[in-house]
Amino acid sequence: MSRPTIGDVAAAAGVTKATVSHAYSGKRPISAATKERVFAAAEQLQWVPSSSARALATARAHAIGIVLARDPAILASDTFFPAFIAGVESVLARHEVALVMQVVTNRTAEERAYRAMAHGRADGVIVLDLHREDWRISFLQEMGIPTVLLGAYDGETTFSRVRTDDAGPVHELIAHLRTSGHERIAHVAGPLGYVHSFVRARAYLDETGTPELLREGDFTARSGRDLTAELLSLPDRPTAITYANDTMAIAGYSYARAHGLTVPDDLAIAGFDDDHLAGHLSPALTSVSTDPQRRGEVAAERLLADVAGETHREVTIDCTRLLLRESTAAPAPTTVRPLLTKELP
Amino acid sequence: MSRPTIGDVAAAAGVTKATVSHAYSGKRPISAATKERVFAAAEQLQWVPSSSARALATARAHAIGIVLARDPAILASDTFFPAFIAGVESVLARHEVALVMQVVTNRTAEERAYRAMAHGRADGVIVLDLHREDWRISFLQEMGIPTVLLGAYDGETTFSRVRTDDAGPVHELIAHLRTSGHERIAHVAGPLGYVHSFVRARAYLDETGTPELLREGDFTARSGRDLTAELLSLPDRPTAITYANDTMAIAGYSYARAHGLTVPDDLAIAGFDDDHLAGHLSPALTSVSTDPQRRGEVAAERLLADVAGETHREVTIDCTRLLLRESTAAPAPTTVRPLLTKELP
DNA sequence: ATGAAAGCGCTAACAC
DNA sequence: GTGTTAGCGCTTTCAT
Repeated sequence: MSRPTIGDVAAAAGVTKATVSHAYSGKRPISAATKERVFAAAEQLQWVPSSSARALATARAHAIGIVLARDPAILASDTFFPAFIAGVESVLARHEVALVMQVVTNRTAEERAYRAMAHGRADGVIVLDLHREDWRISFLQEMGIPTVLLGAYDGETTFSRVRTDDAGPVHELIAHLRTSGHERIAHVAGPLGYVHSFVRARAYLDETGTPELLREGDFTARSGRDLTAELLSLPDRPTAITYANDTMAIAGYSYARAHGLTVPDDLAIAGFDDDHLAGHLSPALTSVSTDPQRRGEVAAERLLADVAGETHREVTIDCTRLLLRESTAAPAPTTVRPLLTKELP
Repeated sequence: MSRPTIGDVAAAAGVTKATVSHAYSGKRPISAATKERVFAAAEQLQWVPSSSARALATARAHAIGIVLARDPAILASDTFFPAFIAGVESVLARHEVALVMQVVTNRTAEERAYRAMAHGRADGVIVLDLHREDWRISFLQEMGIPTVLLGAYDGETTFSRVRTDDAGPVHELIAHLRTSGHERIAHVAGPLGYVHSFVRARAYLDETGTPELLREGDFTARSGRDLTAELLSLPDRPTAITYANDTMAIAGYSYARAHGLTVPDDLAIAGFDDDHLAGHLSPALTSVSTDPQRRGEVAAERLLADVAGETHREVTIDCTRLLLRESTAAPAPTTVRPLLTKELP
């Protein structure tokens, strides 16, 4: 009743284990006839090679890893993550490579997890949520495991990098707000230790030059609300607030409305990430789409190439786009209400 | 430069491999002194046991698997998934068990994936998106791998099941709509082959008795929109539409508004899943919260117990709750607008 | 309390 | 074109 092994298949086909192995790998010529017999035997026994045995023998896990150092509760409301994973998987699926995930909550566990990845669990890793000073980079380098860094990391490294232009849309957005007459534009950033938060905040500062209107949040709705409250209570309050993600933007938006402000007339609001419902809020939320799925695909492809021995490279993908919607519309014109029509197509 | 093995540690500590192994597993008494030496040596060499070697020797992968048969594009906008994974991971992390995921797009690949899981990749699997007639159940049973089924599967099985009450909130919702004066209440279901879609549709039918107002969608925004259009073009159109998820509800909601209907006055709308932005739409969307994170935790705990040899069990968690919001408010009363107050706390 | 040695199921030289 | 034989790095009898 125990699972069939390569030996069983070999016996059933009247050959040796090596032949079975090679019939599948193609690493040496096998006559069509025996190949036939081998496949038939395997099919009949429903044999599937043991991944651990194969991994041990080849020193290849046929899996790649992602270690997430996040509070599960935060992961739960993250809009980036599932789309990114979907992108990664769509590539891995084609190569019969699995994805091993591990969520950790402290540094010790994180090191252990990466070590485990490097020691047989995975052939390579994708590193997310880069910090400006990120210990993982030298750590992984020392460990010698193929790695792809996702984000605008500028430190020294020989790892492959997949970057996107997060600053461009921010510049564009601020310029747009200025044109619409806004003079006091605030920004609620994500944790500034993160490269992606930092890049967005940096772009904001470069464009506005108003550090006094910058606040550091943590991507949660709560921080979005609290920092919005703080900004709105300033003597000379901002007329527009940009946020580093949609969740904080929506929380700020709700807070403002609950306190009698109209969006966008009294306060313009913009998010980042283009959550799938952002366009359905009313007024619809201006945001920046970031195509996480595509980033997942590119990162996975890059990593598989690195694992296969290609030389590391830096890839920049053009996938961020400012989506101007009602929440940052110019104040003046009144909203157009569609007619009540009973004629539905 | 190659990674240290248990042999290196043993040599460094002046003992044999067996001793190192037992020092960690505790499966036989080791003197405090040698234990000390072993740990020191391991620490110094930064040794981490090879998971593939261990897996091969113990026939335990120290990982559990999830195979998703979904189009990556659909996964990308799924609100259930990240929270569920977060819940699963929060449990696995405590047990140093990894999660292996595989997304497949056809039956053959799906079988292969499950076989690979059963043949060394994973010690157990969690099965999602159950169908009313689900081939995977007998398949996995034959394969003999510990399995936890998530959902209200009623067929025969000896596997553990984790269920929730999805029907209750639907009954409650319909009753509420009736009380509010609605007589023609429609339902846009998910694919009826899925147990969870079916349960919701069944509850709808039991409560309303109007199969002519039931439509089968596929959980995407597009189908939500198209089926809403269809329902609204009926000679005697519904005054309320309930949807099997929030994405379809929002799409329907947008469609209705774009065609001049006011929500909830002209059309009441309710979703399911309580997407994290649902409460922030305006009007806020009535929905049913399902606590996917908790379901993930319970499923993972159950699976680890099964893997450890406990007898299979059925667990029912009470985690669905109807959240009545503005989109199903009784038509009559006018919306209360908060005063414009410049006093912000 | 510790050593020695035999596998786990596969791959990869090395033979012929 | 195919068989033989060592390992891969660990766990686990069986000895002592």
